[in-house]
Amino acid sequence: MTNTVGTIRTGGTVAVVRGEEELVRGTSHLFAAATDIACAAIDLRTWSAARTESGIRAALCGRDGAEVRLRKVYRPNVLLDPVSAAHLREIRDVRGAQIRITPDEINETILIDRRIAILAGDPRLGERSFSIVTQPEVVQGVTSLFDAAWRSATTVDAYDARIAELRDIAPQVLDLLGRGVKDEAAARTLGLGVRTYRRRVAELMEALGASSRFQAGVRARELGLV
Amino acid sequence: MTNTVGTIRTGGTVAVVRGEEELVRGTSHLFAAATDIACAAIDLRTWSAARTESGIRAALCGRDGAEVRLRKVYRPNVLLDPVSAAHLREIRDVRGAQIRITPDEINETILIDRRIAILAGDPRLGERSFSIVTQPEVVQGVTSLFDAAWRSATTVDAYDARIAELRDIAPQVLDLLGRGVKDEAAARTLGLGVRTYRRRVAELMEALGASSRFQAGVRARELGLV
DNA sequence: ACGCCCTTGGCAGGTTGTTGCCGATCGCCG
DNA sequence: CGGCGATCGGCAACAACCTGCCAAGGGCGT
Repeated sequence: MTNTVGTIRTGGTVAVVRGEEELVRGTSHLFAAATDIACAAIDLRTWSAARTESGIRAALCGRDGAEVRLRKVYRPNVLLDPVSAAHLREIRDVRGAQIRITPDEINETILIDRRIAILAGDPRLGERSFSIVTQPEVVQGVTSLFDAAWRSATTVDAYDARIAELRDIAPQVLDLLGRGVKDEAAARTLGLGVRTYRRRVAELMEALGASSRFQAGVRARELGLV
Repeated sequence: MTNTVGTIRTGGTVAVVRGEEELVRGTSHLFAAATDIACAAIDLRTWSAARTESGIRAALCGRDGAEVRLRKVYRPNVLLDPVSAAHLREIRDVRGAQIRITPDEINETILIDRRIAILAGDPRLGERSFSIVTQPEVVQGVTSLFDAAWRSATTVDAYDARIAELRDIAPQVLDLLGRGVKDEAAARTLGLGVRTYRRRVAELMEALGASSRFQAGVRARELGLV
């Protein structure tokens, strides 16, 4: 990894840090000065460490007032977890953040003032590596990709409305799936038609970004929904 | 729960504790004096707290020498995790514990000298409740059930041999499943026939005690195999 | 070489899951 | 009341998954 970065590096414009605490320590000053932050994330875990850090907290959430433009793109699954959904609403209402939802596979990405990009690598040894990029060409490219994703994403309100009723029965569906109950029996248990039960499962899988039930099981467990 | 226990209780022969630390604190003296311990467990997590506690550690693992009869029944999944498998071999070789594997659904159970039974309840709020039973009739019943499970279980060596080759490719299969790859493509990726790939998946599911792929996904994630 | 045992993978037939389609039903609003 | 939109659930076609069967090979001991 470091090697690859080494070959790409063209004058110290790419830095790599390991682990979230290190990232927070190294970038809090960047957030503190930012007026435009764009952020793509698959869940709310990434910044759990950051959020407890008061310095970056203010920056991430809108420093002192309003002049910070905050855009966040999440995967649908954040709306399945009541706690996450509530947190989303909070940062939207209190901080004025714009929040959208995308069904696309997105990497964890942060853009600061369209001048600095932070990309998350794969989690290794429990800690993820983060690449902090300042090279204009790269940041430009990442920014345009983010903007595209942003445009194609739907607002959280629209999405929230679509899965409002899903959230109610999701726990029961997940429980049945997790116990290996067949669709036939599960539908009867819930007093639904098999077709409707499968509809729920499909919606659930879409929300989890899963293309197979195995994958859905993994994701559900990752999110602590089972 | 407490209510139910209250109605069953017939003179203080059933005690309920919440959480593993409390259990360890309340029962270490029982283990210390035991000469016959039988234990059914689905993984090695339950006694992670206990194992760090020196008092109960000696008791669980054979106190000072040999006069303790130690029987343990596990689910097949312990053999999928190299670390767990190694630990199993260790307590077998060093402590002389008899270890068997059963494909049946078993509840976490501990029997001490055929006079005390400890049954694990369902995990709630992150902590499990444990019922400590001394009433002879109940302990007798639990003991006979355990003995039956013990007899029908296979020795760890026999089982280990059966899934030796499975363990080698399990990580790859789990990875492919976890990425939602279809059987067709997954088989090609591994250079296997579809039939053989599905055989692997079936063995994996059996080892995980799962009857559906969703359930397998959940279990695999629980065990940190994905 | 021969027989033996095991693994492999194609085939076939079954079950389970996935999805589009469409009529039935219900609540809502003009 | 009639229209409208949304959801529901049966049906059907299809895809994916599961499994018994069996022939084809690959070691391995004799």
